[in-house]
Amino acid sequence: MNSEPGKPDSPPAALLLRRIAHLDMDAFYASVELLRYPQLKDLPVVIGGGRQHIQNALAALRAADLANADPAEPETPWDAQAQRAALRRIPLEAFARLSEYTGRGVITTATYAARQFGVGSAMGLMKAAKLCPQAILLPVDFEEYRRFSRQFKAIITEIAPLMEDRGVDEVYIDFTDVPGGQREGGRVLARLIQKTIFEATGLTCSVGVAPNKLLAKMASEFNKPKGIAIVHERDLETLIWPLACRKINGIGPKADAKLKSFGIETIGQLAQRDLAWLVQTFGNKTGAWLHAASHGRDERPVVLDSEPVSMSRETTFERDLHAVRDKANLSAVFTRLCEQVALDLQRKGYQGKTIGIKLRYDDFKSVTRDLTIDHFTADAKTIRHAAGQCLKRVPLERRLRLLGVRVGALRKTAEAQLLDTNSGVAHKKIDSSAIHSIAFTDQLF
DNA sequence: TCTGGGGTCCTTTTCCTT
DNA sequence: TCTGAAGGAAAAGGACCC
Repeated sequence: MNSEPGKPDSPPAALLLRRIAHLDMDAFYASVELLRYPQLKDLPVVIGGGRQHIQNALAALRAADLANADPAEPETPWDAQAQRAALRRIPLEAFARLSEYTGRGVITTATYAARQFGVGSAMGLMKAAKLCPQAILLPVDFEEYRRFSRQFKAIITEIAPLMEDRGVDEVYIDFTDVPGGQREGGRVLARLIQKTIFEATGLTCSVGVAPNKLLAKMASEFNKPKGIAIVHERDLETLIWPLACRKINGIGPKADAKLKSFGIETIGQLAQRDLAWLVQTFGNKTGAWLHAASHGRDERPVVLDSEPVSMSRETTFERDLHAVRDKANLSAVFTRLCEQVALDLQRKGYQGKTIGIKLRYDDFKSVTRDLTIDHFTADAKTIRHAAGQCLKRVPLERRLRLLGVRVGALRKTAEAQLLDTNSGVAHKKIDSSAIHSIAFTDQLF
């Protein structure tokens, strides 16, 4: 954490302020799609829907004979790999207007033009179709988003190596010891990162820099898109306290409703409550956390690499299935989910010993069951057997809309550990040439 | 009315052992 | 064998996030 004593260009440790950045890509999925289909700019576009949508598009394509020589084999069950390859060849015109779409699904994201009609993330596609029937519906292409994700993260670690991965479109970065990371409170380094990412990918992002992750996360939202916001401890009362409690990462709809029931709407109002009352009302852990968060305190470190705790696969059916009447169908899906989880584990070099299932009924209520077996496994048959045991402990009168399989209590396989020790350290080394370029970045923007 | 998929973390409940 | 307390692990549920 502290700068090395012998280094000539590091200021004395006492002068270094903790500077944590939160970087958030602007409208990530939609921006990636617009790179692929620039003609969609300014049109209402909705991204969402799943396999049904791609299958519809492929069917339409075949019907119109627009497909290339080797259309995806229509008879195979859903094969994500093949379908995605086919997806690349689908001309835009083949994708349905939202109004033509039939099937389940939610909107993952929508372009600004579509949002003007009132559609937005997490809305059901059927409802969105009523609000904006002319919107173009693109299927989600996670493979492609992950490709861009890897690219922009590689750029960041070249410049500032202490990066915490927080999912496909955001990261935390520790600026504290990066040369230049203290200049203008972090603004200079943030600008360099924004510029480098834009030049390499064509994508824009927003950055917040603050003394800790909690405040940095809030700051990155201040000037979206393409924004930079710098927050210091002294800004707490003016910049943070007027915000709604919901802006704190970790306060969701439930906690917010409970706070509101006590008349607490803003972070400032939350900060007025004393610790004892919060602990008594929200419990030990949550109470203490709420108190600290409202005062802008957060000591969590930037975590460079973390081990997964569980891996799972789940699927929502096209229509609700009945345990008895659709037994064959359900059983096939169940087995496939187990095989997929097993493959995921094997591919990533993990084994687990807690195997669980998740069911969602037609009334949207969910139940889970799990079972810890006496050895670690990544074997599909073993997982299927244990998951089958779990299934016996669950009521099956109602129709099911979702089925999932999860493996937890993970550990790395011996082979994967070996690979780690042989190749792990190199990528974390600081590339000093990249860092020294920071000295010349003042006039970049 | 409709509500995906893949995760993490926390709390409460249940079960087992001493 | 029962009864009760206590503690820990496993199981279940739920909130939250991207």
